[in-house]
Amino acid sequence: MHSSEQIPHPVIRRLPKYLVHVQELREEGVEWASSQEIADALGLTSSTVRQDLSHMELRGISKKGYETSQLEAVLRQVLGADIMHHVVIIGAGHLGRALAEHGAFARRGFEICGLFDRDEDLIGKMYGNAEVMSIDDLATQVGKVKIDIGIIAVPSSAAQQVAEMLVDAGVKAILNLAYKHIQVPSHVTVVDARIMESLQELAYALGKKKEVSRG
Amino acid sequence: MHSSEQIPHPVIRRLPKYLVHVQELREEGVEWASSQEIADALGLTSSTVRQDLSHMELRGISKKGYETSQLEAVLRQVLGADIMHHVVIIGAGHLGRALAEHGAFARRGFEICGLFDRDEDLIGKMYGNAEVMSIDDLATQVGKVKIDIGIIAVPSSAAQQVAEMLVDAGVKAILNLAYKHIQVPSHVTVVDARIMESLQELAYALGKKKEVSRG
DNA sequence: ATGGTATTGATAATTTTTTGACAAAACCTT
DNA sequence: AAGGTTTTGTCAAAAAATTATCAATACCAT
Repeated sequence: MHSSEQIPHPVIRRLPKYLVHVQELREEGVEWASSQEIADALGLTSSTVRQDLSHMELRGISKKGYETSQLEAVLRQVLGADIMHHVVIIGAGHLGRALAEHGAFARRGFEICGLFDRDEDLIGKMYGNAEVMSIDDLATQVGKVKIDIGIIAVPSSAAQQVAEMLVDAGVKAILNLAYKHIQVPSHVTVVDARIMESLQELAYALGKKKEVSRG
Repeated sequence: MHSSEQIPHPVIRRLPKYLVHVQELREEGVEWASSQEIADALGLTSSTVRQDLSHMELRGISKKGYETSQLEAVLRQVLGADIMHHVVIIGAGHLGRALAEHGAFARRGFEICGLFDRDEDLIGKMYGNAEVMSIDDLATQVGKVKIDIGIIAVPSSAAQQVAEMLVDAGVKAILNLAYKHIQVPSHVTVVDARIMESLQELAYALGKKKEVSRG
């Protein structure tokens, strides 16, 4: 049941939420957290929480729950939050710049190793600790340092092309912020994080609310 | 089966993806799209696509598929992409500013009506079409224009407090970008869009890949 | 020490989501 | 105009995810 078993995708998406909450509890000096406490805090059921945590290398204790420091450590380990990941950002527009300047990544194990753009006027400018480089130099830069993750922060019309450049450069994990689905070989993992889609989901919910209140 | 029926959540999350793709096809002059074509483009099965589209007010035609212009119109209507939504952004840090300056929102039906921050030094500055206002003025500003959506772009430590301010101001839909779960009354819809969580998901995938390649 | 009790871990049941299968529809070619 | 063929819409099956249940555990108060 433990370790090299395949953890279901919905569980993996919840693990970061557990980590944030447990970390907070631990920092507040809380030593134990029950599945019920965690469930209430995150809007889940205690059953789901126990089910999820059963995939981890960890035992809870009856009447007390899970030890926060241990749970945090296990979650960090499973999520690879203890090792530093090397990240490049493609696209030095508003969003790419905001990410480069956002300090929280380094603290959580993601080091921005490069910021690339096509626009000659941007090349050489500094954002955060990153200097904008030409997209043409992507391959050589990626060759210098082993890059784990590429973030696509370009307009949707260029997303597929950038994805292919990243794949060609050997990047195995891509975070796609562009409002477009990208096609990659099966050995590359893509996670989408699109603010526009989330807004559209909210817009749908708003429409439904109106419908219900009318009907 | 149609109209006021409840559309499953996984379907709703896919609708924006359909919309982007179909819009692109239509702009390219493609008049018909089969479920198989759409599935291939988005990494789904044709069965899923047909099942999903069966929730819409639309019929495909045997041997041709779905008419792109009609499909686009129906998706836009369901997602409320045709009506303008009023949005406020709380937090004028890197991310909040990037969103305010990002031109694509207005084009897709989301008008940024306010950008708020606690920092006195930022108040009065312009980003995009939005002037930074004091968070203390949120309630009065929201009173002037009906605000549909609030975007939380503050540090996680302030997220819950901001969520409550938005709820008190009468906002019914919240996009939470902070790396923290927020608690709101049940009549308020929250959608999370956290880049950090997506990165952690990728980090997990990278770890798994290493394990497999070793084992 | 002992008993009552809260909480886990595991299993089972339920619900939800995805996929498969195929008759019906309607297009296109001849 | 007729037949072959592709693709839909629907229903059924399978797979996946969530929730409920409960015996076992071990804490804590007396």
